[in-house]
Amino acid sequence: MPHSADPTETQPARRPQRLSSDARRGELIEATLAVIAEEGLRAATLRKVAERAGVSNGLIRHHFLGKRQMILDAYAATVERMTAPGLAALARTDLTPRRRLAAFVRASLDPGLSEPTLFSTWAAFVALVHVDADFESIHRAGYRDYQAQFEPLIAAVLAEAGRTDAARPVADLAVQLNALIDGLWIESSLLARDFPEGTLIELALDGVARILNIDWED
Amino acid sequence: MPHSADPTETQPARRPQRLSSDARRGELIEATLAVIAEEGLRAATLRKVAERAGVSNGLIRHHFLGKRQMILDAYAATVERMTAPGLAALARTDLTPRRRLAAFVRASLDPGLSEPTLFSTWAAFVALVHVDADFESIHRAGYRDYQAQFEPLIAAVLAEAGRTDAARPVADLAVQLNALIDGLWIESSLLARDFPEGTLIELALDGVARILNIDWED
DNA sequence: GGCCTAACTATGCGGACGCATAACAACATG
DNA sequence: CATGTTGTTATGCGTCCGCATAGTTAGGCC
Repeated sequence: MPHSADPTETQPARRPQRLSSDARRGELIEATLAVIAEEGLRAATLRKVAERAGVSNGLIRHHFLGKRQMILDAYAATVERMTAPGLAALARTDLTPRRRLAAFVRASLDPGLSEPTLFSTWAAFVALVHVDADFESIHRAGYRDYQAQFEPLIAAVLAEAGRTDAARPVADLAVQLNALIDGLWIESSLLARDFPEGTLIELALDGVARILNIDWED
Repeated sequence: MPHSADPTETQPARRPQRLSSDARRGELIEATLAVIAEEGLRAATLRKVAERAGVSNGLIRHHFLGKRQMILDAYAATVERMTAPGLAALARTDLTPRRRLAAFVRASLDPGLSEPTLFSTWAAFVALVHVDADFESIHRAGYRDYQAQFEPLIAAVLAEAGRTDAARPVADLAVQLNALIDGLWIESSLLARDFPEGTLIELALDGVARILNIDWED
């Protein structure tokens, strides 16, 4: 491409774009997650994240206490991103318990949550849960209300089905169901098996029904 | 403690201990995994791993091509450590298929595999599976034969139970069972729920039986 | 419209990193 | 007992890291 001397092309965005602190923090967290997903947590340096976000590296210290705090915020954002769909389904009191459970399963295995990038960042973070107390508290906080809302739903589903047999505590059933759903999420994200669209959710719904000994149909 | 001028105490192991290359490599890999579990993959530097192993930092380059190769070897060792018990159970052709499956479940959730340190290292490594091609090939190689031996076992279990109904492909059942087992492993390792001894395996055996619609008893 | 707050750039410093290299020491071999 | 091989230590070099700091510019407010 000869003589493309257009200064607006060779030097785009000459002037720094001013954003609100919240907006800039969001963009920096997004850049952080992108770098971690593509090159690993090790590569998420201030310089690289700043370059990815299109800003100077010094700006990070202006919006965060430091690199560590930015990483922690990125982890919190990841937890929120992963749990929000499930929690939204659990909160849908307009549905019968059984339909709410099905909605929860579908939301938890939504294709949007099966992106390999999300898995990579998740794995990098949870590797530090037993290493760093701050990561642990973010982890615990993220899954605490999750379980608090999930177990009552299971109890409601069993009650709806007239299954009052307490052969197994509801807590145990919740553990099994969570394990199945989480395990399927990992298999689809990590092993990258070529599951046809919807197959993953089908397997989850089927497994949940078998463990609870219920039917999805009326 | 006054005047403890014993030179053998203040300067223990003055002389370097010579080991075979294999033995030294093993100790270095062990030190690498320990550092990763305690302080994260980021902290696994040549100097720190060497100090942990009680050797000089330069020795690592003598036994490995470099730090990267040592980390890769440590990952391979982790995969082997995680899959060996399950593979051993799968190979026990002296048992009936059903008992072999039960042995596989028990081996996969053995308390020795539920140590938090093992989970931390696993998570740190798999975070790089989608980032680094070498990590990916170790991952794929580790789980390839795993699945190749698992699916036939499921088919044999169904045949043994006289269940010839092919409502679901064996491959799908294998995915569900693997997801349940892996998910339970993660719940026990990550959430650190206080599962009483044996409870985890009970939940797994129960879930597997429900998904396959079989009984463990005769 | 002057001004002050805050978003932003630019640069340098001390430290830790991976790696190369040179010297040393133990062991096997003849 | 000389000698080559190799496990091992010690040290320095160049690079990149997080962070501090000084300087610059945009925008809200009375």
